Amino acid sequence: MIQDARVLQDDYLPREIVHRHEEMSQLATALEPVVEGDRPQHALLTGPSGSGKTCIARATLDRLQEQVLDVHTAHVDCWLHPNDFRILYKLLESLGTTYDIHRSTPLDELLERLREIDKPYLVVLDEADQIDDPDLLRRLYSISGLTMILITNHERDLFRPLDERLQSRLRSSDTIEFDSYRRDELVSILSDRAAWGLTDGALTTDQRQRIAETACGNARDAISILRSAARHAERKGSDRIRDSDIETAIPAARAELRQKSLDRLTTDQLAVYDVLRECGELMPKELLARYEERVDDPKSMRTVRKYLRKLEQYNLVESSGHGPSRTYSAVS
DNA sequence: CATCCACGGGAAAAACAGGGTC
DNA sequence: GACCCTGTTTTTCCCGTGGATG
Repeated sequence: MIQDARVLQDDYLPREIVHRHEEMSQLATALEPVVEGDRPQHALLTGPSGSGKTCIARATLDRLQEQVLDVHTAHVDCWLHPNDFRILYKLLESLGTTYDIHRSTPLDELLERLREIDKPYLVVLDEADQIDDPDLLRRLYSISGLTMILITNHERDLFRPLDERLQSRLRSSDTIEFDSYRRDELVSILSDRAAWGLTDGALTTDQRQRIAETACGNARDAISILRSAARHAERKGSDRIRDSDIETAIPAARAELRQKSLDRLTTDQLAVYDVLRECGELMPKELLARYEERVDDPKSMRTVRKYLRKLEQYNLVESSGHGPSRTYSAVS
């Protein structure tokens, strides 16, 4: 039933981008000067997750590279590589100049090497608000051949840690705002993927509607649900997706997402999360006490607070209230 | 208004990683 | 392989801020 599994993957980039022509041409215009060999404006892409930011950035750079030979591009997911070294390493890696770089190479040298490149360099920093050290943005900003395309869910998360000067400079870059996909847009995206990747008639119109409705405007979620349902149906040897496959896929897709976050936690962080999962809502003091009896060599309160902040970012834990009446609970 | 907590920034210390050397 | 060296990452400690509560 699955004819081409690639089109159901997260990172699949369709040849033809639908529903985001406006945003794509805005970005293309912002980057246009590179065709003439000039330095383009930096760009800022904001909007909720699954609204097509990453997709548009990648597609635009692909097009540009077809037109212009003398340009380097790179795409770094700052969620996966949050620290300076890894980001810079990734950038140099896509230039193919990492041959003699090791962990003890000073950051300044990495930056220096970026400065030396002769062609324009277009850099997509995906999930840019996840970058640990905001100073990195300032340093990248100061490299004249380098143009940043910053992607973030919320502009304020990105700007909050930056100093005034850099904030105002970045605000002057081209900002492109993305909205969540509308229901009918998601339906048409799902239809395309089904047409490319599945046999005819494997996914009914009602099923498309159902997935689109559940995904709440998030294309990534919609495609994960489709992927999971298709796999499920195929495992059973069915020649089309049944409604029950979709109902199974909806929680499965969420679980998959959560598992990805969970895999990246340390044992102590996981212990904190487990305590909250088992005990439900807890006050900080109580949470700490239970965590401490759970592990052999507990970390300090301050460290646990850092963990909690991280868990909140991963959307595994949520908190409510302020001051003494604060409570934490695991996201169901 | 005083007090109690919790929060989170920053600095310093400790643990860690990975290359180079013998 | 044992060891040092360097820079990174994690953890801890200290402390000011500020909301909630009596």
